[in-house]
Amino acid sequence: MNRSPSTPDHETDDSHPAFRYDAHLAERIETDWQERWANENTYRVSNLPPVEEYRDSVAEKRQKLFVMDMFPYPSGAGLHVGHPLGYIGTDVFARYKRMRGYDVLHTMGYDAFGLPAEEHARQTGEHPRVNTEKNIANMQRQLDRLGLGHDKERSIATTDVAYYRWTQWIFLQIFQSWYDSEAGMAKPISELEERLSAGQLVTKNGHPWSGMTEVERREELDRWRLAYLGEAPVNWCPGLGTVLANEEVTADGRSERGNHPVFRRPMKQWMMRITAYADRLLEDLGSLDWTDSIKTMQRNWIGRSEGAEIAFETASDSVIKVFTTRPDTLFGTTAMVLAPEHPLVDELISDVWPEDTPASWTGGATSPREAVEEYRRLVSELSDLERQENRSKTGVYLGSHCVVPVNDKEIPVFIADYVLMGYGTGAVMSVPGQDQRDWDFATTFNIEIVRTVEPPEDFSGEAYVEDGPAINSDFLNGLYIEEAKGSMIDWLEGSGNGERTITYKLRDWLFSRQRYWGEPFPIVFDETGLALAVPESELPIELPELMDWAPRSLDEESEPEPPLGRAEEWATADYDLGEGQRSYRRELNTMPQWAGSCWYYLRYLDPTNDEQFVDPAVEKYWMSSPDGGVGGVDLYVGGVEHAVLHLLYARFWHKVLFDLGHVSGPEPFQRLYNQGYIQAAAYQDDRGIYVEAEKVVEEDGSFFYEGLPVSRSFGKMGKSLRNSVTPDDMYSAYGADTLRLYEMFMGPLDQDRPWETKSVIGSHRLLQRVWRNLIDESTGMATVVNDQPTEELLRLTHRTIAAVDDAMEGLRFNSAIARITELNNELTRSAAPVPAEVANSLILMLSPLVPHIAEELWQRLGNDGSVVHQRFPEADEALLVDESIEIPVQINGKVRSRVMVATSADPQTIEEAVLADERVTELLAGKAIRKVIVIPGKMANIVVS
RNA sequence: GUCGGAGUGGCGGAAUUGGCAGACGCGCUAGACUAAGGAUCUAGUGCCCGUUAAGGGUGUGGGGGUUCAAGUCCCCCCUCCGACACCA
Repeated sequence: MNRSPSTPDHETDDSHPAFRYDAHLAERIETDWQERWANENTYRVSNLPPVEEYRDSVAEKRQKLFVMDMFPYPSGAGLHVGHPLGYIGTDVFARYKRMRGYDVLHTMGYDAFGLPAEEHARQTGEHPRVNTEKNIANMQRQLDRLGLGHDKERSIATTDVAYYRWTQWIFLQIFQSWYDSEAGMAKPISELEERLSAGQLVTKNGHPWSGMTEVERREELDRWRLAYLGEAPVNWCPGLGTVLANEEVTADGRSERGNHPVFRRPMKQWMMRITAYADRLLEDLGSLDWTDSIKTMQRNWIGRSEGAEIAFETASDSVIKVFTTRPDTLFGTTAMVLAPEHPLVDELISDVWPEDTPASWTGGATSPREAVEEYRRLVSELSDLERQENRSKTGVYLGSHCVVPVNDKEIPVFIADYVLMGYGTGAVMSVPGQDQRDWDFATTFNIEIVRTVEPPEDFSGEAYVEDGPAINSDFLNGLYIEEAKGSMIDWLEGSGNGERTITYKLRDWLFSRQRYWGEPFPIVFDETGLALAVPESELPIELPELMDWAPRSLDEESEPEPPLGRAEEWATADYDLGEGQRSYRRELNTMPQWAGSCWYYLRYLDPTNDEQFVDPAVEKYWMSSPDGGVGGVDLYVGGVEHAVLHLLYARFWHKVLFDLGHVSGPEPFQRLYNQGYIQAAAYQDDRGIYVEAEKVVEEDGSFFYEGLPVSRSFGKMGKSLRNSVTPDDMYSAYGADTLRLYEMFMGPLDQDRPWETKSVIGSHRLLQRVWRNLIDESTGMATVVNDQPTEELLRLTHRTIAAVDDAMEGLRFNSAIARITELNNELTRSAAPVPAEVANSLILMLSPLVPHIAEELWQRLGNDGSVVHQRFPEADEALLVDESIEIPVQINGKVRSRVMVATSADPQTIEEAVLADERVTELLAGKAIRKVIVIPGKMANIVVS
């Protein structure tokens, strides 16, 4: 079916020409071309680029360009018009660049593992795979209708066995590696083993390698791995016999489904040692073309702070280690505050309250132990929200002291919930004079405050955190913060009381999920309970097909068990791991959804390779920067919500793969662009209930629904706000090209913008006018002529080309469309048949934005081939400058007149022309000219007194 | 609270490096075509003064500054959106 529509199938009459570009015609054009593109593989991109194929007669080196969207989760709810904004943007850009001669790779995939499909399965009994594939098909259909120029043969879903086989393979690479911090890179675990056995490295548990048993050696290696097992709490719900995600647990600690009690229980879970890469993740941000805001978010998330770790001696044998960024304030330390769950607390509790213990320190308890227990109970009952809202400081005294190393001062030890176990060492040296939180704590408990930095005289605040000379600090007195820190650290290191340290907020990545619908780990356990890698040759480990979704009740004492534990046959497996065929227990957790999205860009490059996750030569071609940059995807477009986790995890995996020699560069995404969101008006009646937005009418600035007033707000499109507009609505009202054009015209791609259905007509009108300017609406025949365009029209065309080219390059599609509209308005105004040269340029400029109508026009005008592979028109520099130009003449900065001057005129000539202007001389009468400023080609300004 | 981003007509938004503010579109007004118009076409449209006009004033969140010239640069403040949220 390569034929374009020749007879419209809807009713025709005199007032509605047969070939008017309306929704019906648009739909026919669009579906016909979509079919033709599919049949002709118009968007296929081959891996060894056929250099000659698209190359111009002009010898030009073709450059690769890898354009990518953050792939979606295939939800069952279907798309609304907000979803495809970024996809249209990348499509336009990719098409434009292809027409500029680039070898463009653009495709799309699905991030298809995840909770909703599993939940759906639980409710309906339908297997997650069935449901997922159905959703993918539906979403694909909706996206296809948009005419996106993806190479569909490269599409992947993370749930494809052929894909997750390699996700498992990458996991094994990480599992089989350790971070050599001296070399600053990951290395194979075999190398670690050699170095440990050669005594070149000290073991983590302190015992010599040579004296270790086989099991001890395995344990030692496990301590170094980049993927390792650690204990972390999970939400165990015995009533449902499963572990729940945080969002499945209600605020009062019960399961959302069934309202069963949920218990926080520790469980062995996989962790990824992303913290080893903290510094590289931080440093390499500098080489990326990302917005500052995203870089800042990543920096904050990594949260590197430099300072010192200081040891405080206690009454018991143990020392309390604290991390501080302000070692210079050590002389001002007047209390020690530990996190309630700090491991030393129990050891430091004294049996009775010391004499003269203030009542406010005891929490009203008769003994420190009782006080601690009561306080811990209180804290554990507080929800996160309450902790955030209630910022007043609480805590209790342990009844014991510790010693400030630098001045041997005895200070009381407290526990308080403002100290977090998860950061630093979970202990804080309280310096109220220089830290507001400590100040608040000190005033609550009446603890001594010693200032160690002199505040300015007019300082009226509480804690003083700015710079200033040290006071009350012995050998530091007079030094400003930076120097004081240095001196104190020198003293600490010299005296053995502490050392320079760097701490990060970033934690290791909890990589286990207690779900069914995720990638199984390629890991088994033997009788030692230690993990063993499944050999690469045994991959993939497929999910068991048969699943029992019915909840089964267990008692509170039972061990937490992920859903895969129910696949009893699957849970054990026979492998030959070097000791002959034996039976092993499988890892029952699955990987998080992030896993599949950590490397999908690499699989796009070589999606059917079953020998390797990606062919190195192919990877190098698409991922390395020809101009010596860090390389990676050339343009990655997606929402800010992935600013931290996805982008950090993907960078981490990429760096590991880079260290191990599997990819050619250190970073996955060279340029990141955050698209904005489409918002839509939502309306609430006087009860606060959302009403169907589509039925709301506006009158004199107020809004009414069925005659009753409603209030307007803006929010995300969706069912809950009852304000969704679907692409299908737009297809039937205007066609896909109009929708594409409107979405690109609404504003710059990176900005949030409100959807306005009533405005879509404007974009439709543009296409209609373009069509009418080139096609006879009653016959469907082209009306263009082979005449030479007038000088004026030719110049306008070339100015438009230059402007559109520039705007497209900068992703400013709204501006590009505005310029195209101006050109088309001129064609409309002149009402003369359009010269073919101008018509073709117009069509080619439009084609990235509205490919279907562009193809149709291209063909109707008698051109050969698809617009997809044409070259973008080039502006003739000579036609961009007019011979003469009208410049504004300002007097004291206000435009008072205009004069025509030659474009090439020098300032002197312009000044003369300006001063000779009739209106200027009139206005200057009786005034003294102080200065004349001439900006050639721009304007002139006469300064008078 | 800290960090990041943004405030331009009734609305969405233009305005490379300081150089004609409001391109382009929606809406609105008037008109044309029409049996009809929620289709299409033409013209106008920041606000104020000016009967039309000519012209003038004013105008990019507020205040100050630099400059011949500021939406754009600097300082202070206000508002909105987003992220983090007791990170020692």
